[in-house]
Amino acid sequence: MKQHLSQLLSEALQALKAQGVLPVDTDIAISVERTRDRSHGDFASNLAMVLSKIARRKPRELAEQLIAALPPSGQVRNVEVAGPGFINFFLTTEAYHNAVAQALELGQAYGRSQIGAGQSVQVEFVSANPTGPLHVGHGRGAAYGATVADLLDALGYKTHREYYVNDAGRQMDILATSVYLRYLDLCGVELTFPSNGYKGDYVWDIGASLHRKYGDELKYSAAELFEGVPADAPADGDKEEHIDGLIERSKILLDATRYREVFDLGLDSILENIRRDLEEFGVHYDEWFSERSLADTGAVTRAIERLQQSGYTYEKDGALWFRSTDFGDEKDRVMVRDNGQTTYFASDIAYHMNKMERGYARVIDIWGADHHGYVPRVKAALRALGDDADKLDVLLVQFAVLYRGGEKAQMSTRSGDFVTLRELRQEVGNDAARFFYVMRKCEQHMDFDLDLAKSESSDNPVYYIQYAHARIASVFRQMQEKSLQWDNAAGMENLGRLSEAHEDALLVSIARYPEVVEVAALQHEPHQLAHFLRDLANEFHTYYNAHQFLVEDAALRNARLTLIKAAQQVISNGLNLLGVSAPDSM
RNA sequence: GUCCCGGUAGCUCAGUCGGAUAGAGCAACGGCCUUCUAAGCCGUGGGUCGGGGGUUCGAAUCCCUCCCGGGGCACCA
Repeated sequence: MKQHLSQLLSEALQALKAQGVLPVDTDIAISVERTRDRSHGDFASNLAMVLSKIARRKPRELAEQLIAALPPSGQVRNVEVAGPGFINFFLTTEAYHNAVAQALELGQAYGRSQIGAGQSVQVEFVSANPTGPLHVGHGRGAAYGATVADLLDALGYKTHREYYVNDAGRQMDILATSVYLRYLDLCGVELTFPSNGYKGDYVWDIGASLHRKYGDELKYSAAELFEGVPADAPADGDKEEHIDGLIERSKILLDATRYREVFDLGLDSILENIRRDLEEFGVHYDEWFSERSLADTGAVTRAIERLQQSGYTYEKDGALWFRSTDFGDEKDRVMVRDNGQTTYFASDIAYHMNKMERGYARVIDIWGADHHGYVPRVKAALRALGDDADKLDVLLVQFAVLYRGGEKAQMSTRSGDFVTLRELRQEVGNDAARFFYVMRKCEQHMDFDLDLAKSESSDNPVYYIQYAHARIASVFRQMQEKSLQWDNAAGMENLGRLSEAHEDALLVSIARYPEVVEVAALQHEPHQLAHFLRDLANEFHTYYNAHQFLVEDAALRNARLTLIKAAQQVISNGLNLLGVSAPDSM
């Protein structure tokens, strides 16, 4: 509709140019927006105000001329000038009835479109280190990323959902060593667990699996293990040096092959856990991309070489640096350390180079807000490689803080003291969790109120919306009990009978739904859809309380049932896009 | 110190990339259940849009500056 109206305005513009009212070279983007206030019509354009300076005419006068030049349209009932020079469009009732017909004919497809025209978009999200179960902070990235991908999918983009698995690096070595130490404990070896190790119960579980598989085969004494290892922090030592020492000793005692088996057991167990968790949360991936594979396939080396050829690198203090400051970064970054090991950043350059090579039209990275300092250097690397860094959108998700009874819940993977995503899902349910996570703009800090998410009352927006859907289903059940019929064709015929303000509001919302999906998708803002659904549910509940649907008058009854059926379809489709179920009864 | 994100009703948040009298939900107060689920609805009160400058027909929105909260500034991942 927006497009249709701006097309009309565009033709009017051409006409005024031909008349000499406007310079022929006038080039302007025509903006048509939904009005906030129904008394201002359905859509409004500020075109006349924007052009008034160029045309050297008063906005209202110019608006009159534009209106006079508008070609006729079957969708538009009236056009008027208002306020300082707005052009307000009033749509015909047929335009709205058409939306109802669309909702019912298209069903689940209503709101979907082909705006994306099959362009490929990669969405990478969550990508939490596989060093422990997902916690509630990851949950927000999961819900947000999945919804952004689903929204883009609804617009006809070809989406590729990806999880970057950090299966290399020091954190994973710490995990492997933590698992090994728990295993030794199960073998009866007495030892003090390092302060910097992973202490969660899941590490014991993996240690137990290891023990089941190998028995005492990997057993070494505490003396052998701690030989030459620097003291831990509580004993006046350094916890980092201590854990690094333990990693080294573990590698030596176990040898490369067996160490790798311990390492992989930890990795696979946790990854499997994460995978299942996300799957149950309705978050599906097309690909789990291994960081280790980048080194194995030589992609990291190739990325570094390409950067060296580009001339944006130099050596200093025995390390190889990337001159990211040439592209606006705060400081230059190391790619290869003085000990010869590549940095995480080097892997990330290779990973993004790989994404670009795969030829996506757009690449979206969804990161925790604590990684925002990382954006400039990744974009810098892409520019240095000669790639189009503007293809990459990095969306930053702020942390979610859980509240229970006003009390803040602490979380830290290392200490093992945290609320996992699974615990959250079990406590409040998938629906509430998915909805609450996307209720707020992603860059907004979020207070996640567990008590509210659990409450089965109108305070809880999820229940409120689902209840609207269930209530409509209930009306149709009642209809059958009363041996009444719903004739959709007759309903469509009689939509003209719907003259109540409540009905008008629902008609507008039904028609607006595809626009909401479009904006929410293109701006990566699922919260807009969440708010829309809340408003739509409110409009329905209000209507429900004010009027009977199952009335004697068959024509009116059919019209009302057709209307609420369309509303139900919209609620169902919207909830579905958010990963929330739409139950028929509650 | 510097950079990023926030600061809108008592609370939690919207505000459609400059538009028409700043909105919603909770909370508070007052009403509505022999009627399709009261898991609902109706009504009332509540605001210097953090402060101060500026840009223009017009600013919560853009620019400058200051204040407050959170985060980032590794040869960690």
